[in-house]
Amino acid sequence: MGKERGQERVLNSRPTVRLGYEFFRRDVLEVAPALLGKRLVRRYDDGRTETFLITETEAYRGEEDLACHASRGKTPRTATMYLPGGVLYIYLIYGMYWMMNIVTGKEEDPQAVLIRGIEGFDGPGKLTRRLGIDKSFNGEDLTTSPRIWLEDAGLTLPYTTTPRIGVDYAGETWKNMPWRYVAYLPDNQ
DNA sequence: GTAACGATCCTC
DNA sequence: AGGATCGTTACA
Repeated sequence: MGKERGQERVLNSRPTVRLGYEFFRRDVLEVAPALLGKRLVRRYDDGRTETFLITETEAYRGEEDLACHASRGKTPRTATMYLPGGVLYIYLIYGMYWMMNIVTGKEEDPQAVLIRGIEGFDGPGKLTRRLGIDKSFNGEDLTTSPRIWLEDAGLTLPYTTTPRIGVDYAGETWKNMPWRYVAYLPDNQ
């Protein structure tokens, strides 16, 4: 059994260490930048597997954060954000686009990281369409799911921060928080 | 029940 | 600059 796993590792010529709960159950302001350069793995029903490096993230932090959906408390939609870190929070925006977020922190502390960009697919709505992510992934556990997970790629990418996109409604304080993280990628992508 | 509103994207 | 498009939320 251990032998088989070792052989698979050689064939894939890359390590296959899935990120566990300890990675996700930290403050969102630690996890959001740490996600840059991590490998997002998507395994489809037909067995095909694709991987992409995460290139852009955005942090949403608790009920006090007026840009965070949880600022209006726990509702049927936001309940997922109150789960312990390590699951996906998926919601529909503008009636057309699924947003993929990774829940972080401890149970009952609503935090999440919006995945805004992966290699070759900038834009949170475009990448979920590319990956076939929809409502059925809401609450999906990244540490056990057979169809989506994260791996450490052994990379630490440099990055810059900016205010978050599209949250002008949140008021001066919260709309200006520099909680968007954009990685600088090597030239040859 | 009813209405207003998006953590977006594409086309004009 | 404006429209697509519909689930979620707040309020009557």
